[in-house]
Amino acid sequence: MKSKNVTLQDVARHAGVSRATASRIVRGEGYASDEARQKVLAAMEELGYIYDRNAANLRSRQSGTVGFILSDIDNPVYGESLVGISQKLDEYGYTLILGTTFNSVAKQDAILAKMLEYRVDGLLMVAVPGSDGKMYEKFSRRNIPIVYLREPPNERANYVGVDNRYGAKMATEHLLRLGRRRIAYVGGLPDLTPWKLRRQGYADALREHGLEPDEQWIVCGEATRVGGISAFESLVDQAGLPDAVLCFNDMVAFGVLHAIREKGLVPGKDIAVVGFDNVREAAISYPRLTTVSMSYKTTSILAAQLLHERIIGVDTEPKQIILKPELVIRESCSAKQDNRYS
Amino acid sequence: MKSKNVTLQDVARHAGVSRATASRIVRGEGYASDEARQKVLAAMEELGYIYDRNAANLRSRQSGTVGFILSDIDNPVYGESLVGISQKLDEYGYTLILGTTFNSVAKQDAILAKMLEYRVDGLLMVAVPGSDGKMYEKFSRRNIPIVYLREPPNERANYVGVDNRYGAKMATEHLLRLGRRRIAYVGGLPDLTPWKLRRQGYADALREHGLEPDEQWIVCGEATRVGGISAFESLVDQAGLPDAVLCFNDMVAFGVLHAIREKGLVPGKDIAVVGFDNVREAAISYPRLTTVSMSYKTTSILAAQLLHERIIGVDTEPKQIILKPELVIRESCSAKQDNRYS
DNA sequence: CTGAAAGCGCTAACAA
DNA sequence: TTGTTAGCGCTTTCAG
Repeated sequence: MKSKNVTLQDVARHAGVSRATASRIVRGEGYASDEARQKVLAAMEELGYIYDRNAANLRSRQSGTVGFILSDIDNPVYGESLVGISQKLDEYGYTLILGTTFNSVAKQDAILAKMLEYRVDGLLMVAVPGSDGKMYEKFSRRNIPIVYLREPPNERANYVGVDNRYGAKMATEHLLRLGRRRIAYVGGLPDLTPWKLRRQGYADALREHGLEPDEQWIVCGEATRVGGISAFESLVDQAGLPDAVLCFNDMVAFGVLHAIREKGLVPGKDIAVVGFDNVREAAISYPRLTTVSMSYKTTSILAAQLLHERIIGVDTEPKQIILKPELVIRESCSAKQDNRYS
Repeated sequence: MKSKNVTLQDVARHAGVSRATASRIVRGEGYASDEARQKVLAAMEELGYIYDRNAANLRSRQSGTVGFILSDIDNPVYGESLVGISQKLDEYGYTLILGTTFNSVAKQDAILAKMLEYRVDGLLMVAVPGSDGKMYEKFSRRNIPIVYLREPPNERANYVGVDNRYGAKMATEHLLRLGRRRIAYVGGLPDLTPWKLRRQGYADALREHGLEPDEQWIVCGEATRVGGISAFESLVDQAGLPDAVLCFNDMVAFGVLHAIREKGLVPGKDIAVVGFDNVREAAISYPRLTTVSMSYKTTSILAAQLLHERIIGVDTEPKQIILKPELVIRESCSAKQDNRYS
């Protein structure tokens, strides 16, 4: 004894108006007399009417949805992005459809296909590197804007990110200012664009201080805590003890902090450590981590704004927004003591 | 010069079959000869056909979507839940629509309404307390199952959670076993069900060891780091120094750790501290935090499974799944030294 | 195994 | 300001 679904037709009939009128009132668009509005609203309430977006979307050829595709929800950084995006999108009235690629290109393609099927109005994405770009093309062919939150797959793309080179330079300068000279760059895989950019910033700072970057002081590895530990160990093996370490990111930095302690040294004092990302843990680690702060919440809000603009068609030129990061100074870096290392 | 949208009709015509046949093939359901399948698949490819879910959903009266509503995406705990849910839902073939209430009942109601409009097949939610329940009723009236990830609003609800009482009891027992006797319960607001349950577990353990829980040793406060700091301070003011603290959650524990250090004491040694949740930071804090681990990823996976079962109608009886948490032992609790406190 | 016909519930034109 | 008429693109009968 299932009651039949209440449609706009029913509401209209109940209110004594036409479907078109009821439709306008439901959406709050177009003209309608106060009288009609009252009656329709009352009828909706009385019948327990629920608007059907599928039908509306089908007819109006727009969905009011935005897809957000991320590669790895496990990284706290993306959780942060989600906050900003969720908030901003809600403000604009979009509904968020989420997809996680778990860093697989195949899965990403499947999700992109699904987003297309749902006729999303736009897409926000942390793209997995290595896609052949065919799916992206399908979006551009249909004029569905995409805003990337990680290195975009091609030049003509909307992108919101952070100035990695500048951030690394700033961090390195901080280390130099503290009197550190044997500065290593540790962790991260060298084929990632951010790795390269940070490396450049690192080199820039050294050169400006008359130091020549030395390959010996650069050790790559997984951008994780354990990656940081082993990278630091091979660094020490191959080049001896540094007096400062610029880490690819905070996770690596936590590993380095640990590895330094293992060697019986005091992180922050004997060896200064700086991270990248300012994840939540950075404020709680011991010592609390000095790090380059990117505010993923800010970037994601800007990304949502940019996407909205492209969706409503304010402008169609690809736009890149590159934010300047800040250095958050905490206890993992102190001035060099003129002790046995001097 | 915009090319017209390619519809299933076009594909069918191109393949020389009827729409119905093309439809069956596209969905991979029902009978179809290999020959027809080949032709349709080829036509789809050639014309660049994209399935329209809005149209399909409208007609078939099902959406293939699941809504996930959370209160506060900023809490790392929910990020973790998202991982599990995203993964599991993807496995079942659902699409995830996300909504964030930012702890506002009004916003939650708005999101619930939207989910209804999208005709979600089911809902996973971290409910904001204080809703009047009208919206929930609309779901049950339409047989749209809801699985709660936090205390459900009523008894007859699907719920996946953790045994808070057991967890707190276990943690307290650990403290007792280490020789601690002046054990405080700190942080969290007493109107939350988890707070009450944990408090019960705390009392259970004390009683079993012949100790009577003393109200003096119970101090409430915001479940945050700063909340932890001030709660600890008022505890010391009102009852003197404890030799152990059971914290409402990890965030509170980090604050307590800090406050202990401020007093010139050594957390873990002078005062043992145990948290609740096992957030990521707990593995990195100093000292690393002993804590009750809930694996929100596991609960969320179970929640997704349960929801799927209710959607496909395996069973309709409300089901509660209460998981036993584990105690993760790290450095923030050590055996009581028989020193000046003895 | 396939096709014809009839809508799903809504909105967009247009005319009134 | 309102109503009429035609679909949006798909799936679902049900008959072949």
